[in-house]
Amino acid sequence: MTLPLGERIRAEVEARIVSGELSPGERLPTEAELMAHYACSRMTVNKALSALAAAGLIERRKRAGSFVSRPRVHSMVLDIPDLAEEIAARGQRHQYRLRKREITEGPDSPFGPDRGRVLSLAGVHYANDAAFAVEHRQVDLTAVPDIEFVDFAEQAPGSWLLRHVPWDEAETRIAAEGADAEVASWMMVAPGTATLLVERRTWRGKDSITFVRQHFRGDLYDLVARFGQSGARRS
Amino acid sequence: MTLPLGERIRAEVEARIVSGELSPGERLPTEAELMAHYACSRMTVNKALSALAAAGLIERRKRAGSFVSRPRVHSMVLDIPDLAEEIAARGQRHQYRLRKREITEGPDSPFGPDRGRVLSLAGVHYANDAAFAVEHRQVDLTAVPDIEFVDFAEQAPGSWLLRHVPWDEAETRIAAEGADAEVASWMMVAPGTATLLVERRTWRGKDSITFVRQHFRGDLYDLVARFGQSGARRS
DNA sequence: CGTGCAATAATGTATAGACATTAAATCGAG
DNA sequence: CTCGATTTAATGTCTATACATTATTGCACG
Repeated sequence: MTLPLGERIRAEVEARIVSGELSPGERLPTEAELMAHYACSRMTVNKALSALAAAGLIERRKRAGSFVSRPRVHSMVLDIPDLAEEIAARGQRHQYRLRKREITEGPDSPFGPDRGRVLSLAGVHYANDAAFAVEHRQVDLTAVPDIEFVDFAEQAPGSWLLRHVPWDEAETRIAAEGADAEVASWMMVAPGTATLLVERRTWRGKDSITFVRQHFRGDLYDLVARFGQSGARRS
Repeated sequence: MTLPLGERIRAEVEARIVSGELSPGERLPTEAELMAHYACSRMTVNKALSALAAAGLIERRKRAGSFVSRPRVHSMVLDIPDLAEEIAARGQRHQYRLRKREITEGPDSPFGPDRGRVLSLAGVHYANDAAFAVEHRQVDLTAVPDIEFVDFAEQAPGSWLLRHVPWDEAETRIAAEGADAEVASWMMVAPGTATLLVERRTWRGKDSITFVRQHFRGDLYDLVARFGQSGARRS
């Protein structure tokens, strides 16, 4: 029950911030003051405050002190898991069907000029036989040569990539878009139906690995993001 | 240039993980080994590994060692800033116009039975005179009594809340939805046009403070989420 | 052949001190 | 009064050490 002193310091300062007792911009006690207050060594205080700083709750400036962070941006953690796993986790049966496969070559590659050959895949994701997402993906074959010989008739390329290619950095764009003719026919909805569009670009070092556009049926799929204080809460 | 030793250890181990040299589930060197390798004290190694653990890249088990984290969830940081600020940051003029205001009372409050009076607001956000978002918001007057007397004819309630009410926890749902009659007429688009729907519920302690539904014009607005390694990178 | 207890190897937390770094504050010369 | 140099108060990093905690391993005993 008695949680470690460092954790306690961190939690108490955090509580004073989120309760509004310390408002944004306000200066909080120096390490020396906290050290006296808790009767502990400076390292302990420092670790607690450093953790709060890493979590973005406070900012620390030498010679000046520590301050409650200013703008309180709504910064949330968005989980975008593997579709196959997510559907399975809901107790539904996931299926992927490939609809198009093409390899292009040339200077007008989406991954930059002269990046070489590019694999383009288009397919549909099903949950219990209902089409709920259409996926267009392009993969840089220079960065991921292995993928050329993988059979995607059944397995989704996202699942394969997630397991075989480590990545560095990713950027996701989320928007709403009316279904175009192709998407509408593959998802069996009327053209113009609202879809949730998720576009993601993934890098490994400087190389862009894959670019994917996923159109989700608006009435069957949504994303949930949470913000519970300082993000990292694992046992 | 010479970054601190602890940072260097952290960065090098991290690099070995994202490069795939250490794959998920694999065990990495013990603190004692790293300590010998870098010729430094254990605290330094410990701090580096603890940071990686806090970032979710590794898991640490006593007696067993440290292991590269398993599932590699696509976990991204999504910034949902204040609309007024965001529009201003793009160099456009932001305006909010209130369209409905109502105070309800009774046991069927959206914030739970017998939470008391609820303020309902509906309005439209404009960027350079173009309507790009419709917002329906409900605020628990028991939790935020001050808001009853604020004039929202021009100022957006979200901006006011962000500045006056600290919050604890929030949950955001993102989906796509066709515009209904009211939304369509307020945004001056055809009914059924794809809109990006952002619903957010905000808590302070156990009290739910506000619930907001924002419909964005799909062609005018999107959200961007980033993932750059371990989240916390602020100077 | 288990089954429980003890040894052990790893991480978790904390201490007291040292020196480095940096930016605010102060002081001095012009 | 202003600018520049100096002081100084705060955080940043690191060390060496100590003890606590815990899950695994292996051994002894029923």
